[in-house]
Amino acid sequence: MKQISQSCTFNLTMIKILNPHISVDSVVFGFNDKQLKILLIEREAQPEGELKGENLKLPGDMITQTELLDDAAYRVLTELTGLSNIFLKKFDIFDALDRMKNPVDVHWLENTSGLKIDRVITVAYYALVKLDEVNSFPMTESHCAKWVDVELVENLAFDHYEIFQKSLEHLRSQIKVSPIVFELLPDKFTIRQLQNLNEVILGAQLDNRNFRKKILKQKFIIPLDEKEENVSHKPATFYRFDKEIYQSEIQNINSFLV
Amino acid sequence: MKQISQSCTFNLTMIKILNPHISVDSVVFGFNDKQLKILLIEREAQPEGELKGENLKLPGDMITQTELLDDAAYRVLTELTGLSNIFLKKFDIFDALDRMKNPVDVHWLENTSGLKIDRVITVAYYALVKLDEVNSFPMTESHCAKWVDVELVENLAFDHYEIFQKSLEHLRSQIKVSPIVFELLPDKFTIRQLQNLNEVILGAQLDNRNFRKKILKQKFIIPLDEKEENVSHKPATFYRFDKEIYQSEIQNINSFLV
DNA sequence: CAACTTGACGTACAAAGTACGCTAAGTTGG
DNA sequence: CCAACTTAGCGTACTTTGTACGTCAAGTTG
Repeated sequence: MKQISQSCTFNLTMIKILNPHISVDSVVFGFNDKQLKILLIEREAQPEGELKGENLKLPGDMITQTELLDDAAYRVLTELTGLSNIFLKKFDIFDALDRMKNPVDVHWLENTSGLKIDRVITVAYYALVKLDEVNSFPMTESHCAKWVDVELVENLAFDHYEIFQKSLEHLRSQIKVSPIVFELLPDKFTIRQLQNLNEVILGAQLDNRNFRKKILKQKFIIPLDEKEENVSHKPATFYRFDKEIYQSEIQNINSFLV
Repeated sequence: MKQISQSCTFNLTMIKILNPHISVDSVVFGFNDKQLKILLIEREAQPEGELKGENLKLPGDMITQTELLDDAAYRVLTELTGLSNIFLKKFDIFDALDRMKNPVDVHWLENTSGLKIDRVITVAYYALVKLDEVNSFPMTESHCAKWVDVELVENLAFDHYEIFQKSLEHLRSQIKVSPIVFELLPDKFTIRQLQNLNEVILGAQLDNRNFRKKILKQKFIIPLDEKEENVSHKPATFYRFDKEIYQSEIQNINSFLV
């Protein structure tokens, strides 16, 4: 009995101890019919005239001693967006010795964490969220979070701009082999939306007629009995993505879409 | 002056301090005309009758406080094989809380490192080496290293079997999009060798006549004026892989070979 | 020298990708 | 109410790529 309650107390204490050597940072992508955006945190307690980019950072945190990396990244995002079931995947590690060379960054981090910061290695994640599910994220504003068009992102805090660029590269290569684009679209979407999303991720134009053909021959993209309304052109049919059918069709597929 | 020498001393001391929270482990692949093999370390100071697999581990080490992950992985491999210019790439991180649950493993690690081991997160690398360049690795034997056919690997120390399996999956998906197979072949190779290598990595048979066609239309695979000798069949032409031509042809390529 | 093995080339057909024309169905502005 | 405009949606013709498989060539081995 005594032993059990001791180890229990021990664990409860451990849970709150931060591991000051390892952090997680996430690039959260969202898509809005036309633009691809990422979620950035505006640091508080900064002098006014500061460069805008350097005052923005990716959402992230230190992990605790008994926490899995995936869980830590998930925890940060849930706090921030109120969402569960987020698509979230690690894609790289950033360990440069000078990744915290900016004294402003180090000072900010020591203040918010209450720890003496030495070297921190960060595990980078990318997340994909459906913007329509979260018209206004409940917690987002109290965390000073903003959605920023990827075209306009520049010069973030720490090495976060480099992490962002790598995440975009990763996203670009992943959409060719995996159906992750559907994580960014509403459950009901039109082929035009799917095309716009592919175009904005790849930074290239696609022929609508051939794209359409490519999409419609996939059995896992299923037409619904519903059409657009109040659009100033011929209304498009809505489709949905069927994960199960995709899984069973997957064997023969080498490269996915585009 | 005084300041400079102080910080210098400080740095020199730092260089040798291990970071006991982060390690690197590498799955080193080699290819031998027929078999795909990996390099495993046989732990010493183990009782005789121990299960064979549990006495084998991947080459790896803790990183030091001022060392990059890539450099640490490279250091381990250079010590072990005497090679420089090794193809080496991180592919995943392993952070399970119980990845060192086996008391034998923890005890061995504490003995060899001289540190009290708590939680260690490991960054996993895969390396590709040309076996012909290293007929006998100078240092290999003193480190108790062995080449083991991937078909025969089972049940390694720590979570190394899981790391090995993940590395194989990763290798399988990478050969479809990147020309890394040539890192495993001698500089001069035959089409049959290239086919055998693809077959053993993918675990599938390929039609030699169609494979040949696919290969020969790639401009970056260049025939040499040299043929096999002393083989008991029609001697095959040697080819080489031209990295520069590959780089310039790459734009149009979506999926690579097979 | 016949049997065997692998290299090397070729052919015929199927499947997938690409360029582009055309009609359909809605809105908007005069 | 109609012409202009926009995007949806279907089709056609041609090119490229993939797949299955036949056949001869050039060596070694018994």
